Amino acid sequence: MDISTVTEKVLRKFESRMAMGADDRAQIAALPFKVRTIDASTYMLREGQRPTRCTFILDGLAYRQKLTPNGEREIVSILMPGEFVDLQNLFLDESDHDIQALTRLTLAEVPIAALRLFIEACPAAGQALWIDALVESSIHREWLLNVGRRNARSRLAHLLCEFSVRFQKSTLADAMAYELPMTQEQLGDALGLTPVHVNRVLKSLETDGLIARKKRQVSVIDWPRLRDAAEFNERYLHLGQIRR
Amino acid sequence: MDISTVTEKVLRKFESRMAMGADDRAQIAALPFKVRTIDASTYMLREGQRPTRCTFILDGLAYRQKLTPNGEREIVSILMPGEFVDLQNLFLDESDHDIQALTRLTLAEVPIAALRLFIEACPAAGQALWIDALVESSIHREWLLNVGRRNARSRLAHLLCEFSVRFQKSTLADAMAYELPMTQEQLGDALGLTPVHVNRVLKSLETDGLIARKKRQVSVIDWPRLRDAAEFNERYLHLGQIRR
DNA sequence: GGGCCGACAAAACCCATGTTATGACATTTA
DNA sequence: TAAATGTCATAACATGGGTTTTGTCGGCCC
Repeated sequence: MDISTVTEKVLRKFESRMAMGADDRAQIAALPFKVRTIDASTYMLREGQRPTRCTFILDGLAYRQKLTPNGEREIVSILMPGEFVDLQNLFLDESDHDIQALTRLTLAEVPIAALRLFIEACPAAGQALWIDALVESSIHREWLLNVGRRNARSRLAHLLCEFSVRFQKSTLADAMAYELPMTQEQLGDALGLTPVHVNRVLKSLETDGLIARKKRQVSVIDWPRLRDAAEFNERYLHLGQIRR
Repeated sequence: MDISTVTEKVLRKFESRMAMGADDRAQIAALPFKVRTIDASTYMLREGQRPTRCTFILDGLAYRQKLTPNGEREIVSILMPGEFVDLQNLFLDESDHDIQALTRLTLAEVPIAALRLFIEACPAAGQALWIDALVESSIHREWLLNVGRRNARSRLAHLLCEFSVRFQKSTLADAMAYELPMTQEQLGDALGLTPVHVNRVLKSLETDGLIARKKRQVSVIDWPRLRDAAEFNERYLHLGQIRR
């Protein structure tokens, strides 16, 4: 992927949150991004580490996870193309979680120092990043509600709805039939369930005609019923959030 | 509470995250805070609303909650004195959750527009707020791990450990014996448990000698064992996080 | 081709936590 | 003072989801 494509994708990211002036655009183009590809399940960052670069996802999926001392895992975020994965590390010294590639991943990396200078010189871009950080926090809150108060069926349905909407926004893919590159174990770890139970619930959603599956391809068959089962309301994604 | 006390508390907040220059201090003193007191369980903000003011807690506790359509509640944050409660609303147009007073509350309010101008004029303060927002996100992640992957006993122990540490930081109170002004129902809603089960677990923590209770006063009797039961590691609170 | 491995599937069993109910206090309100 | 209300406590019972196990299938390596 050449550098002008990278610039364009990053620019589109910022413009989705804030109108950018000509000067802002020039500064974005001047950011020293380096493109890199990594394999699925590579660690991008580990808890306790102090990172030096900030990463933007060009292609593929990643996730944040936290581990308990005895090795249980909770996946706390899924990260999609067009997102910065470590705004945390812009201002926090030490990572409080791991970041791992879910699929093969194409990344654009920029030194943290450069990004910090950039947002100081370019407040509109700074605000765009603020918005992104706040939206991720909002997603965390919705996931807390999901894991804390919904049963397994609603939880899983909710995750599928969220993926549908976010995939659509992120890659402009067909929202009603998408490749879900997560194992049932990973789904369980994102939902606070065991893989065995994820299997049961997936099957039940399928026999009830809400979704269809072929390998890991998930298709939404009956969006209204899936949305109802999930109690899904996309407000928490703040999709229309753009400042002028 | 007079205005110089307010300024001092707000200043202390910022200085806990970033060194402030003389100019920064002057600008903080010039912020048009208005002090207000509200009763316990008053709503400060409701989901879907568009707020116009930003609120700083001078005294008392508040919480963020989300509701499912059929009325189940998850408490997703506890807010303590010395914290800004709605950084979200600095850059997001529409609230994705409710904020409610847990106790009687003394607040200092400032118009959002004023705060936005302030952080533009005063980047050090802006960074301090960034740090706060990122730390709250980190707490959300730890709560996700807690609710998703720990059993009821660890979960509750974890919450008690977190309160102990945060109370200590926020009000300089004795961390080992604090007033916990939450009902068992509220505790359950923060942990994804029913009040009946919270009662069972509290009792068991007490009979095992980890904590003592007198009314809602909680005392930590055996911090090492409570911490172990909770798998508590304060890294996620980023307590030492201060930039220069 | 054969062996290995990861993911999915499904059955049997069980327990941590939910549900429902009821009583005892303490606090507030009339 | 009485009534109403909120909170805590505790018991009996129910169940959603966990645990364990065993099997199948497809992909990959030698």
